[in-house]
Amino acid sequence: MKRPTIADIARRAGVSKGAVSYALNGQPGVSEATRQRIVAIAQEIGFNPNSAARALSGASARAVGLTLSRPARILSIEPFFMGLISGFEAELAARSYALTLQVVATPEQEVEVYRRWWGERRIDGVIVTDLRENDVRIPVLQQLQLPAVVIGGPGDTGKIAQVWSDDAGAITETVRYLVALGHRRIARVSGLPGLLHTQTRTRAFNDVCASLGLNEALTVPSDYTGEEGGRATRRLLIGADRPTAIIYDNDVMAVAGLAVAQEMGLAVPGDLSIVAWDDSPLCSLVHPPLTALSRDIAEYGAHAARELLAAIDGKQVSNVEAGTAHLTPRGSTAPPR
Amino acid sequence: MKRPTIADIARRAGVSKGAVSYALNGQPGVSEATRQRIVAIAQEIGFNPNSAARALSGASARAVGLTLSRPARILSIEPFFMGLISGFEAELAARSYALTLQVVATPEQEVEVYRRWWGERRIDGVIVTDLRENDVRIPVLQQLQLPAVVIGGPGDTGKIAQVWSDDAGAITETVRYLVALGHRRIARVSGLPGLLHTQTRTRAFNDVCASLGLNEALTVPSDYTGEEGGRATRRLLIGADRPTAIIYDNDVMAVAGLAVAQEMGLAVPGDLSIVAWDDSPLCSLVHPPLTALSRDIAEYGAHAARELLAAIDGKQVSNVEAGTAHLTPRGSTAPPR
DNA sequence: CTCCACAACTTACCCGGTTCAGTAAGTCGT
DNA sequence: ACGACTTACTGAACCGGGTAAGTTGTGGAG
Repeated sequence: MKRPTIADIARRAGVSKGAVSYALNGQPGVSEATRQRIVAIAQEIGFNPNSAARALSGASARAVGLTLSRPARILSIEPFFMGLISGFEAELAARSYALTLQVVATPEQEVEVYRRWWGERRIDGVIVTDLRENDVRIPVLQQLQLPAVVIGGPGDTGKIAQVWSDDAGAITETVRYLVALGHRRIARVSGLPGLLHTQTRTRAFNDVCASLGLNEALTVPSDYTGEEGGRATRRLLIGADRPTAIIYDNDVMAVAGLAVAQEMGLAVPGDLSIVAWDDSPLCSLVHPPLTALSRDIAEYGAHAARELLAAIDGKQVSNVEAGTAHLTPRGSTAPPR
Repeated sequence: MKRPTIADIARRAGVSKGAVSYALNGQPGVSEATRQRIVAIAQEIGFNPNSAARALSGASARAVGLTLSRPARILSIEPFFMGLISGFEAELAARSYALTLQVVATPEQEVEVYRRWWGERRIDGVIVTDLRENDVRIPVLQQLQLPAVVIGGPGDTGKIAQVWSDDAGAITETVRYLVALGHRRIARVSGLPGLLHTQTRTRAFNDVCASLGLNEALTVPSDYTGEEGGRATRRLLIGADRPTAIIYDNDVMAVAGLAVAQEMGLAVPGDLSIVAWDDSPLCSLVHPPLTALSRDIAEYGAHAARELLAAIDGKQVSNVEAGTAHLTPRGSTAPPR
């Protein structure tokens, strides 16, 4: 089936291609009567402007890119990215931007994808997640002048816009809460230590523990997988001075930690309190339901999308804080026995 | 930064645009020496062909589309789609096709997205998930002659290729296994009853239960969410003749079911055996780990991608079975007390 | 020595929108 | 009644690749 073009509409309306273009784009240069006639014809034959032709003359691809840089086995279970995509995509769809996705294995490969996308003019901008220290992607984005928004700061990204949530504030609140319950030995199982927001959390965790006079603030680095999270938990719980509360950097590790505690015969929350960072349905699904640091990840994604669209429109934007995660107490936290 | 075009390369190499195009596409018409010189220049200045210009002349967008038709709160936790996307995308990236994603709320909206994508020439084909009876999407795809692959059959899709897994075989194996353990009262919490593969499973479940002489084969319809899955479980467990084993149509509902059983003071697997369909890391994460029907979802997605690319290349393809899920026994199944 | 075949290009047009520079007709003020 | 201005268009160039058709230049066969 031949897909209709503006030339087809022009022929049927008895006007030139240019007139059709003006009419359909709401530009001045055609009478209201002609415009309505053209719009009616376009509707009738189911016309959609060829995005390639548009991109070729207009320069905007009306698409943005997102790379996912976790191995498949984490992506499939980690609710964070899907939540992010949902919110992100809702905002894009409303302004009829398409979302292009690619799974990558390394930051180098990710950079290559950005170069190719931008060179091919497939996209108008990208969302960058998992900001690292001295991130190799930042100079490339600056060099390409590719509009971008970075999630996972705050950090040094020059003129590239950032969206982040106040992780330091959230972890401070959590530790204060656990201490108020009577906990003195609090440990933490973190996400990938190379990520900037992991470092922010670790620093804030150490600071608040020191200020509250807790002598040991142990953070065990992990990688967001349930497997590693479980292993880290086991390591924490076999010692003599085992912690009475553990904070996990994501929900998957927290659920794995819960299973390890149960398998070791420890009661949750009686012997061990558990707090999960990011409150997906997963947290309410297990028994006991997990106390979690909730934030609206979809809204976080939507926020990032809005910033990116603003950056694409050439508006100079900079660091935006998207809100603090707040503690949602459930059955997995209680005073220690 | 101005992005380089073939005209830039042509100028630097002292040849015409046409020669550059031939050289870069491996077409005959240029000498080997010239080709190498041109390729070297392209490499040096970081040339990437403008995909819009290519699509405009060549007709292929080198992109495929996927719509996600579940509400955000399910998408974020349901590991199936992310697994599918991972496998799918790996195959596409290898042939440098891009993946375009959109979240939709209804089949009607989904159809609209297909129309737009195809009309705009944004994509060369689509993957369609969640096949239903008399699916409204099928006639539209046929009318548009939009290359497509359907996941979630088998069903009547005319000339549109299908990829499905042998759900009937898998559920038959599972029921036989539970009966061999000694179970006589087996129930099932299903996914959305409108989906064709749910109906396939229900029919096969009824058939095998009848053939094994189990008088009641109760299937409670649900919607893949943990919430609903938990509610369905509670309804099943409050009766006098409560089942001793429950099969869940996805892992999220199975985990929720486990929590409900534990909350009601039932031992798993002592008082209740649980089987999950689709074996994500989630199943090994909880305590006890769940017996699951494993299948390689990423490979399933890769399979679908291969079929779609074949369909785009104009090869006539038809129903392909992508393998049967096999039972992976873990701690959640045992003989009933 | 001529003619032909072929390699190695160049030229020119195509794809389907956008946009700018005309142009013809109508309107208005004086 | 005439120039100034506006309205409603048309025609053509342009974006950046792909490609059919045309143009050289060279070597070899006859």
